[in-house]
Amino acid sequence: MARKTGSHSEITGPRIRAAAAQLFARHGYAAVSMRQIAAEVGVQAGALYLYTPDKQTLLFDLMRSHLEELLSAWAAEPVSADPVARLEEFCRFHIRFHLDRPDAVFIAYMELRNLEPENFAAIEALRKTYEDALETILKDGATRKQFTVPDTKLATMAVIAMLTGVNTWYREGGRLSRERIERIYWNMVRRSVGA
Amino acid sequence: MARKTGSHSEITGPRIRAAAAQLFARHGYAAVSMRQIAAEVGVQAGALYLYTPDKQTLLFDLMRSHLEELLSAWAAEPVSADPVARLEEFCRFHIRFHLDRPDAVFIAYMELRNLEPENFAAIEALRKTYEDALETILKDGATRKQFTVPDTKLATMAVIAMLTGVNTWYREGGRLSRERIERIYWNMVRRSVGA
DNA sequence: GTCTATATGCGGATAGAC
DNA sequence: GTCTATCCGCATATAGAC
Repeated sequence: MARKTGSHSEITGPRIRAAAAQLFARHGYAAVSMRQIAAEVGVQAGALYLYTPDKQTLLFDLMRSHLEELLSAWAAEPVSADPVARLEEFCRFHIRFHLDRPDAVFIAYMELRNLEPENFAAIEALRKTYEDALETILKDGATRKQFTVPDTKLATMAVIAMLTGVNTWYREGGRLSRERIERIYWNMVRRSVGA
Repeated sequence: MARKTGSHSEITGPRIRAAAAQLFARHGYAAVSMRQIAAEVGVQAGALYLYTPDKQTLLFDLMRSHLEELLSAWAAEPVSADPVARLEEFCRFHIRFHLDRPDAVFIAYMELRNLEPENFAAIEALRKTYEDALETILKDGATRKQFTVPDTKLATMAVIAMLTGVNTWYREGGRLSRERIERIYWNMVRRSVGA
């Protein structure tokens, strides 16, 4: 298919998103300029506006697609009926998914302040949907007397904070394999909810 | 003691730090201008430079004093010999101290990226000192067979992440009292390390 | 689809008056 | 100790050539 010289719409869009994700994660949204993103991609700043209406939308789209991917990946996981097995699936899935996308996780977590109110509400709704997935597991286990959790909401927040915390210290090729990390964290979570 | 009109050095310094802390926590260091901080205090932007050499030092001083206060407050806590009691002290202290200073905690956590390398190293050293305090407790308990922790470093990071996570959802006057929150979290931590 | 050029405004920081 | 005025650079975003 014939195409004019210098025409790369199918590839430039994703490259802009990738460059923005990397730079936002490394230096923070507010500290990164459109010029820096453009330089990383190898185009001029003005060209970015063919792919995003503004910088804010670029951030929002990164966060939204990350959370939507998170939700659909979790929906695609196998489903155990037993709450203990289900909780193990959640823990291992969460660690695995988050370690694979450190930049996106960092942004979705640190840049909430820089979202305009409407965008913030949309992102928070997606995050809440994910938290609800865990809370449902904990409630189910509590009902069946397999977990001991005096407050499922608190336990949900505690478990997610613990698991997401892996991203703050994990380094590729470090002392521990992912499988070992998953196992250790799963054991801590399991005991913390009294399973 | 006589003093010239418009001279308020003893009060303006702390007010600048307070305004900066609030604004940095709310909008992020990079998104806040010196003019905004000055406006919040009620002075002109140039006057800030009587109290700080530059914006970076203002951020660094906020983070350093927060962590130094954290370390000295922990050093001033009573010391139990039993690792289980000691761990409970740590958990309750951590939650209490952090809930009392949400802005400082947020900044110390989110603005690491915006520190120049030298400043970053200094802050990381302080943070590591605090983490070591917890790790020492866990090692001690593991040695005495009171805890079951396959990896004390991992357990340290997991516990701190879980406890610090309280700051992300706690709101003054919310559903649960601090005492209840402390108790629930302490119980989760206790079980997570097999005590 | 990308570039160059530019409009317009805000950023950190400093000089010198009071 | 604070203010006003200003230097100078970089920010986002747009217009129009190629």
